[in-house]
Amino acid sequence: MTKSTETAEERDPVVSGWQAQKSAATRKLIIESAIKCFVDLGYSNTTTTAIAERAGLSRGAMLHHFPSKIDIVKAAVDYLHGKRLRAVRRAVPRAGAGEDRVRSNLEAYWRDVRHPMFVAFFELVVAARTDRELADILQPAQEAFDREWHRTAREVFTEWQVDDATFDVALDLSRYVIEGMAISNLMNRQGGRDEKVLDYLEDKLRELRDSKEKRS
Amino acid sequence: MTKSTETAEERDPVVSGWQAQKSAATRKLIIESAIKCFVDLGYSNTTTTAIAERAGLSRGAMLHHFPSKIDIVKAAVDYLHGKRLRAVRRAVPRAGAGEDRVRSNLEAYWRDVRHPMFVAFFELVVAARTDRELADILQPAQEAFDREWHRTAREVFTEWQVDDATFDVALDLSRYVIEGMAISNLMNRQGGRDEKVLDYLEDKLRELRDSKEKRS
DNA sequence: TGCCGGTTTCAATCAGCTTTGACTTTTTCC
DNA sequence: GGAAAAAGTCAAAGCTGATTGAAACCGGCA
Repeated sequence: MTKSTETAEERDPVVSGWQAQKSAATRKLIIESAIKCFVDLGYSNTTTTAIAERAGLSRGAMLHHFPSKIDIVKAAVDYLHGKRLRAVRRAVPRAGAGEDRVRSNLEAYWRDVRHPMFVAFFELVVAARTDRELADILQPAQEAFDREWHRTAREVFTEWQVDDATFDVALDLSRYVIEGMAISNLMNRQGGRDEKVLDYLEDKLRELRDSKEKRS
Repeated sequence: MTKSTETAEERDPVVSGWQAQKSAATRKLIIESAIKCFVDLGYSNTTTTAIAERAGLSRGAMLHHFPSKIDIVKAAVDYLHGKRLRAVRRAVPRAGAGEDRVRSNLEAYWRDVRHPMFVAFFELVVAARTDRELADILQPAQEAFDREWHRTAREVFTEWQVDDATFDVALDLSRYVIEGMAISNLMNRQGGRDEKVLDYLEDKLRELRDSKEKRS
């Protein structure tokens, strides 16, 4: 446990310390407990005591790994960010080149945003609006994710021979619809109708892909 | 100040007490201060002290009008709910029957969701996810609003001679896109591209309106 | 194999701070 | 003159993080 936890934490960072391995496991346990707390209690109701309880650790034990609450939050943001990035990189190119890449990617993102991880992330984003310290932590991760998402999409959907503006509209539209839907569903259950909206969106995305003239 | 503040508060409830008028004004001031706090500090960081400060009142003075914090929250929810309902009733039918009702209503809702009022409401909704007491207060208002929104839309857009499912898709889609966009913009500034998405949405709504066969 | 010094991990307690809402006093208005 | 409104005070409760002390684990050595 030097100070190696600042930005790394990609995957499981292969600790070679034959005893620091347990330390890494404990850190991961704490981070995941914190995320559970964000989901169950909300960000601002998350206390260090609650995190420790969920991790099955004592408060002091936890504070040994993370000297203060903000350190846990930092680590959790890194952790979530890494997970989201990996999810995108994994999901987007998965489906082979074919008619159904639109559908499968739509469904992949729709699955992602209903995962508890998204709830936790959302809690962080909302809290960051009025918490500068959290915002400073979240912003870089957020921007990196947005860039990567956009870049990956552009790289992968090579069959979209449309101009940049059209492609951006397709991306933005998809994201707004799906995230708007996810957020709506976080609160009021109102199932059923969402499928119809997804189907419609899929249809319109195909239309966008095929309609315009080639670019570049 | 009987117990007249439970569900009423529609418009300014014409208090006839020749002195209780100031009391009503103070109540409104407190409620609006609370809403400002939700916007500026977030729901969970809103303390009775902060509300009192913003209202230019002392804590004790405020607690005279609202015995406890939850009472202020209740009143604020009623207040916001009333405002949103009135905004819908006012905006939707405003534009005369014509080609541009789609556009004007889209813009009206787009304006609404960027109003601080929406931010406050959003803070409440998010907090309610992990706060049963708040959820119990918010849920009835939320449901009433959804019903009214849907009902009003159906009543007003009589030129939409499409089947119910198509109409619902149009409504849901509009709402998801606009709210998703609003929420995105609450956090990361990324102006510019949104106009394109709105234009596209408008186009597709017109298409929906005109494409399908008549109903009933 | 079994023991030992030192380091890492865990547990418990405690003081400081903030928020809440009850209580008391002062001011304002009819 | 008297009641309502506003202001000030304060104890109780909860949260945070620092400190102190105990336990487990590592490597080395007889």
